[in-house]
Amino acid sequence: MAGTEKVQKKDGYHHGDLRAQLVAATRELVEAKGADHFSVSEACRVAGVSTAAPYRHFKAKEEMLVAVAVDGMERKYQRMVKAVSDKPKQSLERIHALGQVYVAFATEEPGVFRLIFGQSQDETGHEKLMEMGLRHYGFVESEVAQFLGRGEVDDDARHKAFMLWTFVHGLSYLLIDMKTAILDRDVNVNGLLMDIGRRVMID
Amino acid sequence: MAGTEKVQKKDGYHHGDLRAQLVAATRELVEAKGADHFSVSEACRVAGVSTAAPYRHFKAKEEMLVAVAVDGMERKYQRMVKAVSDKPKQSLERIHALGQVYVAFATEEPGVFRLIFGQSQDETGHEKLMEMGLRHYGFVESEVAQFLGRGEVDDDARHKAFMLWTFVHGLSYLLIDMKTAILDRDVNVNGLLMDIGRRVMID
DNA sequence: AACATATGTTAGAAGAGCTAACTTTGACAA
DNA sequence: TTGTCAAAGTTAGCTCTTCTAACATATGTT
Repeated sequence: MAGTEKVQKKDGYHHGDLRAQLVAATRELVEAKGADHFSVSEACRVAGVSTAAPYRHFKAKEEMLVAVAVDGMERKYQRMVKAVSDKPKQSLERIHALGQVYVAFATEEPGVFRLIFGQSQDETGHEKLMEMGLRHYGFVESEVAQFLGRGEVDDDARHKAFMLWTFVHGLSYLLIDMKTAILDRDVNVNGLLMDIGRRVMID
Repeated sequence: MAGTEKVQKKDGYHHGDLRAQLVAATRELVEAKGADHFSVSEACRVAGVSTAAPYRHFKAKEEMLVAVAVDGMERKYQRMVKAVSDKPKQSLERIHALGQVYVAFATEEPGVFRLIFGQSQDETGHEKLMEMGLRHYGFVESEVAQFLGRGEVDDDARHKAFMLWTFVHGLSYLLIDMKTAILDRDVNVNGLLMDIGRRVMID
């Protein structure tokens, strides 16, 4: 994945692909040092352009971060859809796979994960992010309803889906926030996911 | 609580209580605009001192934020201890009360809550924070063990305590991150806490 | 009263975000 | 082929930020 992309930097005055490369650089830097500590200047250094260049593509620093968040969310979503695709319908496996992807994404890309959910502090729009989030979650709700054998997403399905979300979200944050403290106790993430899936889905 | 404190600003050259006032100002600003967007300069303006003054009390900006986090964690801990104190031993009520305080703190002070758990990105020590966190969590573990009627904290108690933590942590984050999106569906936080408490604690 | 120490101040260096004005380049029409 | 325009770079510079160094003033001890 990373490393494969063309990092052709710059051949002439024009870049050809600056926006994409800035997003990539931003993601790498966010992952390396956290979203705070990220600076536009550094991304510019990485991409090999002047510090004014990004402003042809993004209104402000924050928009670069949102771009990374949106991209991450989309990748996460695709991964969840794919994870479910080869599992038998109405199986707990399916639900379990969703949780696995959620947590895996968080631990593999903690910086991006934090970005996706942390952007709501400033109320500045982020409509695209919100809309994607709802679509994302709607998918989970319908998976839960399907598992329960319901034709549509009813209140019970919503309730259970929300519990599951709550759980995997919390597990994700704990794993990345309390990294060292938790690694000591080596939590069995998969076992935990199974256990919770059962407790939530079966009354 | 807030508003009661003496904000005597400054009477002479020396301040008398600058450190505490800077921490208070930092907390207010973090709560108002989020930990990113917090600037030392602004805290100085609020406290009515020069921008160099904080560096007599804190090594760097981040230390001010850590101070707020430590303070918040302590308050949260005290609140949890107190919440449990008047509930009958071995009752689910006790467990429930712990979850309530956890979530209430997060929604009442989202900025501080994020700070407490978000500081682990930079590995710079924060040993005090970590140590407090462990003490904090140890308390929950022992409450769970007590509820289960165990003399000591065994693996099962640890497992259940961790599930509970995961859940309230996730719920807290969702409530503050997805504020608007979730308020629409008006989640019944207390009902949810009860439900989860039951599902986790009773096999 | 004298002095050391703690805790303030001012001035300024280094670097960030962002804008304005200028430059280069590629695309497309004449 | 050439002329013109818009897109996408650059440089210079403003303002704000963090943090340091050198200086100033209170405070408490002897």
